[in-house]
Amino acid sequence: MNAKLLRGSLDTIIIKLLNDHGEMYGYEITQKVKDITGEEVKITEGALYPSLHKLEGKGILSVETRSIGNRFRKYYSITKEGKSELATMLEDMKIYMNSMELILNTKLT
Amino acid sequence: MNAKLLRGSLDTIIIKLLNDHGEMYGYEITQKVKDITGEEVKITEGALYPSLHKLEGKGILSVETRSIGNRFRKYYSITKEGKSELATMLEDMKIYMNSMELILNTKLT
DNA sequence: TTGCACTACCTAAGAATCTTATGTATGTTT
DNA sequence: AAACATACATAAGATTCTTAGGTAGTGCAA
Repeated sequence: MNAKLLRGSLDTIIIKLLNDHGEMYGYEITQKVKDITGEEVKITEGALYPSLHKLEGKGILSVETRSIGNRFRKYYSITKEGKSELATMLEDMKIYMNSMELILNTKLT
Repeated sequence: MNAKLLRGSLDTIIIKLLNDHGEMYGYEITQKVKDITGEEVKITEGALYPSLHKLEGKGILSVETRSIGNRFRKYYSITKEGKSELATMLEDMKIYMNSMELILNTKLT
């Protein structure tokens, strides 16, 4: 996926997935995004984990660490505050998409 | 406009406008984008001018300075190389948009 | 049984691309 | 005359990626 374009929308992707699918752990998010987009979007871990930590720090996500046999996973969920953030983010994304359509589909004026 | 989301698509916007409208100068580009998007997208000059210089440096744009009365303007045009770059950029944008639609419109799985 | 791929977490250095602030200068309107 | 618009530009700082590395458990094939 074009890294330049992804820039800025990772938070929206994370929050939307957690909103729709309930709690998820980081690695699961990377796989889900790959699945949904048919390999077009691949979230790198170097981008994902710092984002998750940031969103948790802001109170947009909450986290719960669970033991799975001998290893552990950190399950993230969207908070109430996160839900209202998501609404704003989706609105912004809609405006952005519409604007890009306008610019990229307009012919000579 | 949401600055985060714009991040990465400014070059595409510039090149697409120059492709469609022929030569334009920087300030004109900012106004055109405002017009097309109904004020939703406002390109800041701090972002625009460095981008124009970068694209010119890469040979994607060519520039011609003209005197307009007592002042000057720098008119930018897309080069042949720029045209092929644009094709790639539009393709990438299409993939990005499709992917975002998939992620943001998918419900519970 | 060893080594490779996958799962699962993490961080740090560096690159890229914005915002905000500032500067210069001319043109136009009130 | 002052304010706003046109028109160029740069610099410091913030943000958000990539790339590259690290740790460690799991499962399978040579």
